[in-house]
Amino acid sequence: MDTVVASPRLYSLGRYPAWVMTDRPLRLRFAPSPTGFFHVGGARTALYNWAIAQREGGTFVLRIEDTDEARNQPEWTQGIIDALAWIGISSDDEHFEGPYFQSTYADAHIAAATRLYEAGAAYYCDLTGDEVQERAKANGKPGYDGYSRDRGLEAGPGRVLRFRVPEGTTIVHDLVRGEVSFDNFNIEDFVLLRGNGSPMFLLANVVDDITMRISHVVRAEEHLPNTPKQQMLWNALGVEPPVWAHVPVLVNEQRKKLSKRRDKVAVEQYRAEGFLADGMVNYLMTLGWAPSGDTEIVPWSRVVTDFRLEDVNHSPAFFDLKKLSAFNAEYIRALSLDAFIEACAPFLLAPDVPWNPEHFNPVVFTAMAPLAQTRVTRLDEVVAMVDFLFLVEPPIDEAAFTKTMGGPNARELLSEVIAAYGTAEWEHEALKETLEAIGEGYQLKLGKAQAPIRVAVTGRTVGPPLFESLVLLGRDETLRRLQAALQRAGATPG
RNA sequence: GGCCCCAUCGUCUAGUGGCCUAGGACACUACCCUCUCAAGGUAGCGGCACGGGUUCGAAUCCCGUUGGGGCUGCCA
Repeated sequence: MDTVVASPRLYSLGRYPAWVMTDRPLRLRFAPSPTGFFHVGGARTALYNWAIAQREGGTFVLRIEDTDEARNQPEWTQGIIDALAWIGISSDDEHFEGPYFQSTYADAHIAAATRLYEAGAAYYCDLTGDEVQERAKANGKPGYDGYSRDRGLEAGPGRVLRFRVPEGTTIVHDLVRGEVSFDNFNIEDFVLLRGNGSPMFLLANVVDDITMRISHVVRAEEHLPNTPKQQMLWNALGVEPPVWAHVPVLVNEQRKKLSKRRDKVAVEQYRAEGFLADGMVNYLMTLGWAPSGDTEIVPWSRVVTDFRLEDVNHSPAFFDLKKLSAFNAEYIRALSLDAFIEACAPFLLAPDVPWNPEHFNPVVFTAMAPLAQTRVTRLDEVVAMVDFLFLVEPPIDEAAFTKTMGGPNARELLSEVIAAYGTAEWEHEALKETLEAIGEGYQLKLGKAQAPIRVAVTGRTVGPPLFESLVLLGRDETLRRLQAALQRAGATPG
């Protein structure tokens, strides 16, 4: 049995009203439904819960809310677990508990509903959805009008069980928003059990939270309107409600809530594109919150010590891919060379790589790695950065070729370089000085002179430093590509 | 429509009545460095939505306006 008491440090700043105090063991939960890829918004909520659980010695409960038969797929459940582990929320950690599956608690949900019915806190209603709407229309007030409140209906096929919302006001105590007050007059008698007897989200969610002894419900703001209903349920079930905390939603450029349909929200996808978990975690934490001090790039250990729900911002936060990328690039650069090389491996050895896998040379890549590390924002970019080293015929960018080879002296310069590189010491300083000298003969600075060589060898105008690249490519291959480019230039009129 | 939430540079934020001439980060611009591109360095651009109060003093407190968002299912 868990006997740990929520650390007073959670409320240590001394400016909190009595209602945030609870002497229940600190137990938080993250309760996603497995209806698709793992959402970045969900990841942030999970991280907020996780940070608190770790600092306060509390428990993070993972509960999979798999009660929507139509939309649930088992593979999404594993996806959630894997994605959580990727961002550091791992079942190996002592603060982690679960996963539990909501579908296995249906009996408890129904039992709770029955208790509510027997206590008179809920009643059955035989109106169909359409009928409810018709009445609402006739009443001029949206929602269910309490038609069956006093009809004394028994349970029966097609009859839903509705909660009898009491008169009065429901005040929700929220750690990020303070007191939020709802007039019960505006809350309809909501459905607990469907016509087929299955429990609804509101009920299942509350019953599970009670069963799992959840002390703090930290979730996205979109649930705030549900909260008075759930709080009434806690009370009706005879349990003191938890401490609530509703964190702002994540929005897109149009300032709409991030949606699976419109926006790129899958954590798995970011991972596949070469975003680092640490960078992702760090960025996600700064959406609605900032660590103290004047840098936002902080290790998770700092997040754990600094993060406070009470400091979370109240307004929606824009999920900015540019800033995420900047964080990611910074985290990539902070990697040790070995770690960087290791992190690149999955991308270099992927099946969709443009070169023949047999031509990939890890030694060559290792030599190129430090030059690539400061030049990529995501790990998957490394492929295009080094492809010319492993491709037999790197594709030539047409525009780049005409631009750099079109100059009056390009072909002459190229042949001179070919001649000189045939005998030059194959070392980057020597290669550089050789080209520099040849360029001078044409009044070209190195910056200009290197362009046609680069395009001839790599197919592009931009890329890693040229002479190091040539060294790695080798004399023979370099010469071969320079020759090919010369021929190609000769074949082009002008 | 109703209920609820929110409002500091373009964006994420610091700020909890005097340390604010409002700080940092991303983005953007310029310059330096430089074999391209990056990285790095320096500088710059840019904000308290508006209107009323309260106060000696307000980005910070109150009210209103405007603007945004969330919810409004026998989905979760």
